[in-house]
Amino acid sequence: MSKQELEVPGRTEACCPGLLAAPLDEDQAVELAKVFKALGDPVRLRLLSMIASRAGGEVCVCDLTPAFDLSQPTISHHLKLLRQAGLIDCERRGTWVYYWLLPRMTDRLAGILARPAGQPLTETAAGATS
Amino acid sequence: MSKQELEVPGRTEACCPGLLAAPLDEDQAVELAKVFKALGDPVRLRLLSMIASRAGGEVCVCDLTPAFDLSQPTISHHLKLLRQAGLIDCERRGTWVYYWLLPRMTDRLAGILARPAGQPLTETAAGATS
DNA sequence: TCATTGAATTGATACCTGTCGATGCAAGCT
DNA sequence: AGCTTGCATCGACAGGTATCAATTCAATGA
Repeated sequence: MSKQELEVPGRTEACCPGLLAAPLDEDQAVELAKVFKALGDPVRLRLLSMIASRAGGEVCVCDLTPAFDLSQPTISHHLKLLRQAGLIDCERRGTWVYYWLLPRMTDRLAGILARPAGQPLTETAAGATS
Repeated sequence: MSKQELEVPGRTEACCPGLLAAPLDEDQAVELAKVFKALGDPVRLRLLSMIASRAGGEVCVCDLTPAFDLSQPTISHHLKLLRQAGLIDCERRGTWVYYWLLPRMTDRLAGILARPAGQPLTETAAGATS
């Protein structure tokens, strides 16, 4: 089950001086948007957070599902989207399925959003008003 | 126009040990999801990237619109969503409207996605198999 | 005052997405 | 084998979203 036959946003290495340094081209934008879209839901954010902050590094689905007021198929659906985004992976062990974080992807996003060192934007129009 | 009468995900300071350190509570998740959702579209990612990477710190809408095969109202709509997410702000100067990045929000996201220092996840099940 | 230009808003429409109940499938147990 | 439990998939449906043409609004200029 940890084999992802679905789309994986790969190309993790080749990437990018960061969103904030140079304009993204179309393909990069499409690929990145898939990952951010996966993070664009409160349930998925909480799922990811529960998985990532887990001491042992992995969580059983049976521990995730009861934490929400949602049906089991809905949770399963959200986990699938996180998996397709390359943010988590899973494995079946006996009756249970365990999920864990793929820190490579969160690292990549953090890097993309980080400011390229000294960039003294002052949070207002950058001095062109005068 | 730089007054945002719309929802701003505020509470920028108080926040968070990061997604990966402790489970997010419902409210934090809802708030964060709005921002990530705004990033979950290729057009908006490219817009943000074009704005953020601009030398002078700001871009005229008239420079953004022709860069896409989309109508002017559509670009305007995407810019509005980025603004509501707290990622950019704008100001009208004469006939034109200029947009710039609010680095506070991207900084915050980068911090939230960053790994809390030494967390030796090995990108596979964290050693619970033995 | 009226026309022009840049940008936002409105209304309509096709598509995508989150959710559920029902079902299917895999693994363990009797 | 047959039953039970845990999780994924399917089909359906309501609400959300991206897009456009048409319109409106703001600022400038004739």
